[in-house]
Amino acid sequence: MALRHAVLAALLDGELSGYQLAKAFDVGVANFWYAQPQQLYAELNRLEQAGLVVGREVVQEGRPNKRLFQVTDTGLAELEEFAGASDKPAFVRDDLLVKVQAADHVDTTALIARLRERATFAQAKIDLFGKLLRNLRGDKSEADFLLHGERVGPYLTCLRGLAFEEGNRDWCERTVAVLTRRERSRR
Amino acid sequence: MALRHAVLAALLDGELSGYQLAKAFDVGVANFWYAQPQQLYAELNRLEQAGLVVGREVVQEGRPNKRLFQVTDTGLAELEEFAGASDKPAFVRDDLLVKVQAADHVDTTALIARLRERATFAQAKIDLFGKLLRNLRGDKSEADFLLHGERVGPYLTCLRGLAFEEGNRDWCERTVAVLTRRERSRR
DNA sequence: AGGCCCATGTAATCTGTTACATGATTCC
DNA sequence: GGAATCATGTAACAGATTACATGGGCCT
Repeated sequence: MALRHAVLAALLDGELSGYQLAKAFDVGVANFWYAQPQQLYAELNRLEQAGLVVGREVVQEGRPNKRLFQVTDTGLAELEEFAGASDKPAFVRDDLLVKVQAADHVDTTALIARLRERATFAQAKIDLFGKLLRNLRGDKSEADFLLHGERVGPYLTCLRGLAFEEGNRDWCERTVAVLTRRERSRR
Repeated sequence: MALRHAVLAALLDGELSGYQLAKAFDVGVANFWYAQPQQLYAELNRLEQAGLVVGREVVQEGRPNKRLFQVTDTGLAELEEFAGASDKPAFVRDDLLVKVQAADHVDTTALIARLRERATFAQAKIDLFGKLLRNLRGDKSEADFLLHGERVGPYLTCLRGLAFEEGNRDWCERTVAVLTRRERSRR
């Protein structure tokens, strides 16, 4: 039941449609949670039935109608309670790490290619997060924004996302370096 | 079907029982994957039926018998194929990030407590990973081990785990600092 | 006496993924 | 003419979590 709260948290910034939410959760910018469109449409309906969000239909011309959702007071209370509850630590589940774990028993050329791909992907996310952060803080300096900005939650999660992807990139590059050097010295 | 490969990768270091595997996957040291005991027992049976591992019963006195599992050649081939396949990037799903995302709309004292807990937990893992790395490299220096050690896979994944937890700790501490400073300036 | 460690599971449920469905509009 | 964007879902399946079950040995 954590997607529930992720959706509520995402809707705090203003009304969003399922489609808009899906973009935020899916395409790269999932800086605090990841979910697929289908999950979100389903979850939004469940949330509405539970009275934690309200949706209003917006009739459009030239494109399908949409429903914009907003968090209710009940929804906010739910989030409040959630924030106080203790959380189980988030565990790692990453294909690439499994592959590296097996690196000594497996052909490394393909693995190195995967690591390079991941490093590139991580760099793309780093760039994206950088832009996002600049947008969020506007003309303020980071220190100033963190003290006086009116909405720092998304900024802070974005900072974590940035550091995470920097960690990924650096580790991938280092791992590639280690594996190639070993390849060379084995011949 | 990725747990399958995680189990195979974990068994590369030698025969393990379901129970031992479960400890490795569960208690903190899951440096490349996380899974619960029940999943592992089920997966081991599936792997055995598929011929990717073989189990042998070890009769014990004074405690229940156990079954030790080993990767077969077929299992190794499966891992080889897996290593070459492209992987979807691992996405973030973390309760704590959701809570921080909502930080501006929620009571922060409870949230700060959660962040402190997480920082402590991360530090414990950092210490653990540090010890693990020292054990793995023995008397060699890190650079030397990475070039000439005979099994670097687990070392490399452990390095990622270490960096990840350092990132967690630092971010938690910084976030606590930001939120407390804001609390103070609001009064 | 109570609780933890060893050791392995079953069953019910919840969550997440994959495949499929629809249909107009705008961009290349 | 074909692809991408907007917009919302259903259905089947795979994967993960939670609760429950068993039972002797060992430590305090």
